[in-house]
Amino acid sequence: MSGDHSHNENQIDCGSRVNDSHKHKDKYKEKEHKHKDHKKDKEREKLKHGNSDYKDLSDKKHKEKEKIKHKDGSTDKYKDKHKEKRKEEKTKSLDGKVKKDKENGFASPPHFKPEPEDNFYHSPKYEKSLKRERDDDHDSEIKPKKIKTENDKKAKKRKQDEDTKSKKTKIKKEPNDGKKKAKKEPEEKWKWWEEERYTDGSKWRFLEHKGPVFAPPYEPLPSHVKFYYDGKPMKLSPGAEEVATFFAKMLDHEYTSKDIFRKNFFKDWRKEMTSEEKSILTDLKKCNFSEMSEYFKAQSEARKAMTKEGKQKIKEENERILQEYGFCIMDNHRERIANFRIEPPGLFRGRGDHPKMGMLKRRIRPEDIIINCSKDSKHPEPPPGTKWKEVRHDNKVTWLVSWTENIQGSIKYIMLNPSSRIKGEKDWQKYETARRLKKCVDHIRNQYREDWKSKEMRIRQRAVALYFIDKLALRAGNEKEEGETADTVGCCSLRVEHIKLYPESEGQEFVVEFDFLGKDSIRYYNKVPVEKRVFKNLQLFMENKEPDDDLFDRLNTSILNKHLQELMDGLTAKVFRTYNASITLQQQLKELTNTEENIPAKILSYNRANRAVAILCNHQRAPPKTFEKSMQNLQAKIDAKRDQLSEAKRELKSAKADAKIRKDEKSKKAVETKKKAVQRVEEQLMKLEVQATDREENKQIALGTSKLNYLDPRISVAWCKKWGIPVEKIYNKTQREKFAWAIDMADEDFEF
DNA sequence: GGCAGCACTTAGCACTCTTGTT
DNA sequence: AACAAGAGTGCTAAGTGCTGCC
Repeated sequence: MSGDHSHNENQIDCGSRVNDSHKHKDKYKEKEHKHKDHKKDKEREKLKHGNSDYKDLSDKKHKEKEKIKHKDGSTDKYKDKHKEKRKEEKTKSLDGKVKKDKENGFASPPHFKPEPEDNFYHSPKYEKSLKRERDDDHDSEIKPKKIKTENDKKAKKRKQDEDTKSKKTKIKKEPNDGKKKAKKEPEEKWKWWEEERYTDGSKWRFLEHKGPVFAPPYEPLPSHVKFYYDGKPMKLSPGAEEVATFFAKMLDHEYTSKDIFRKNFFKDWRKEMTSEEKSILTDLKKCNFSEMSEYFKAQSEARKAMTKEGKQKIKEENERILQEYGFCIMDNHRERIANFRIEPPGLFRGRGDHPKMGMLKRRIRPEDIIINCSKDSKHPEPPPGTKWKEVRHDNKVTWLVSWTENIQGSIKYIMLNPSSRIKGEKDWQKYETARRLKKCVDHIRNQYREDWKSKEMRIRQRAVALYFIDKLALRAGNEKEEGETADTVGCCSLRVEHIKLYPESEGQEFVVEFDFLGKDSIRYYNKVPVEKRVFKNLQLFMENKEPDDDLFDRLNTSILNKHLQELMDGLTAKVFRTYNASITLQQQLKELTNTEENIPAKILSYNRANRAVAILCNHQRAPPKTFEKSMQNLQAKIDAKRDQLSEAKRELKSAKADAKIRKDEKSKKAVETKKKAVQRVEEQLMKLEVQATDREENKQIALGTSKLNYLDPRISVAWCKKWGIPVEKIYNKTQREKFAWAIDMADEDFEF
């Protein structure tokens, strides 16, 4: 595979986040082949070292900065003050507070406010209703509120439709505005994006559904499948047996060997035992679940070996359940529900080093369930002999069903599919917010650079954190309850132990090395040069702190977001991720797409652009278990193809020689044929190599997450339209459903 | 302002289905 | 037809951010 990376530099170097050191690049090129495992990190480094959007600026400013050096020194005062106070006021203190806290970006939507000082308080309700406004008019500069008139018309239209129609009956579509085709097909797609949204904070007017599908009841084991304690068979009570089967089913999984898992499991298991069982079963080590485990393995084998008819039957049954429970009616439309099945009981599998792993996840009963639907709908029936916990009619929320889960005590919901109006609108809105950020991001960047020099510690911390969020696409980093979850962090919750500072490293100045576990306990490792002032600030923040102290002890996400809100209406930390992801895709596509190339090559370029984003956002995956093998197979194919190619070339050569001597039509023709054959084989080889490259580069990188959550689909749709690439090559069926709005509305000149 | 509760988005992994190959 | 690999889907954990209360 080595040698196939000719596109690599292409991919990264011409990206939006240009590396500033050529030496560095070359170094990586070498390394890349040697240490494939670290490739992802390397690529990320290459990609991220600079952000061209403001890189130049920063370099220029660098010199200026020298002049203001003394100001850095001035912060020492703060540091000292800070030092004394740190311990007691950790995190929360706000020196010089009041000043700005009441600020809001309310009056100036898509732009930032310079430094407002007013104490105006705006009603959250009002704000909310503003946010409901559609704001897809990216082309108009800084336009406060939407054109009311037309919206009102449309809103009225919607209302009328609802009034005239009797609640649920018309599932299909609203005959709106008369500009849509008359309805013929029952399954005509509803273009919700051509309608107006609710502006009053409500999410729907009418909602009817059939409630959740419960997990199948426990089926006791056949009597021949035995559980052994201390070598002796023992019949368990149904309750204890069920929990035992959960453990048995996970026996091959490595975490049944983990101490915490076993401890938590055993503790919860004992709660389900009869008092007699409790007294006997005192040591998990003496429990033998292997017969149970074998039994379940055999069952799953049997399921696989089922006849076609049997499988068909199950499929049909699933389809029936889907049709009955998988849809709801929301405001005249039949919409797909995302997760209509209640989570079955089992053992909790947290990610990473989770303190609660192995705990029993309780079975959910109708009595745990809250139903949400409209008053005038046909309410779902609880299973015979049971009751719902509650039936409510709250149209300010989008969920249909909820229950409280017993591990963290958090609420779980049944909600609609991403293809639904309610999810789609929100998604669209998210990208519009990101596009508004695009308009003011330069200002925000300038501002946080200024803030690096602030006299106030909290402002400096805020500014450095924001720089990380912007440059490295870090997550906000909310505080978490200690001991309740795995120890992971985001930007605001970074601790001193998570970064290392190198005044100089590998020929670069002011390098920061990040190494921490982020969401889902995925490791974030990155070594990146930062601007001098950032570096100095970090040194300051770290002074006199223990490794497990907060790096930004005067910052949290709510402070940060409050500040962002002042800079732009609707701006929060996560918008930067969306913005940077989407803008990177757009730039990468511009850079990488080669007009000359054929469709597969263009798609490779797309994947590369997508990958650049995934690297930026640190979207990882475990390398597929079969990775090495499948790579070998592919390599074998490539080798075979190479042989075939040299053979074809040889034939061509001899044909040419032949033609030179004979000079007749026939031999000329033979040359042509051979030429074509060579070409064909070359193409095939190219294709295989491309495939190998693509796959290798993708080893530990997950593209799906960014595609689904961070990349404005209109960018991809526009790209497809521009280059005549079928959108199916980029989005599969589900994705096309989710992004139907984008596919319908984006033309080839769409600009994020 | 600090916290808890709530609603909603984002995330990776395991399993299943589909497709292409032998 | 059997099989393997890859694509697609379902599942549910783990984030973000807002609100309302004290």
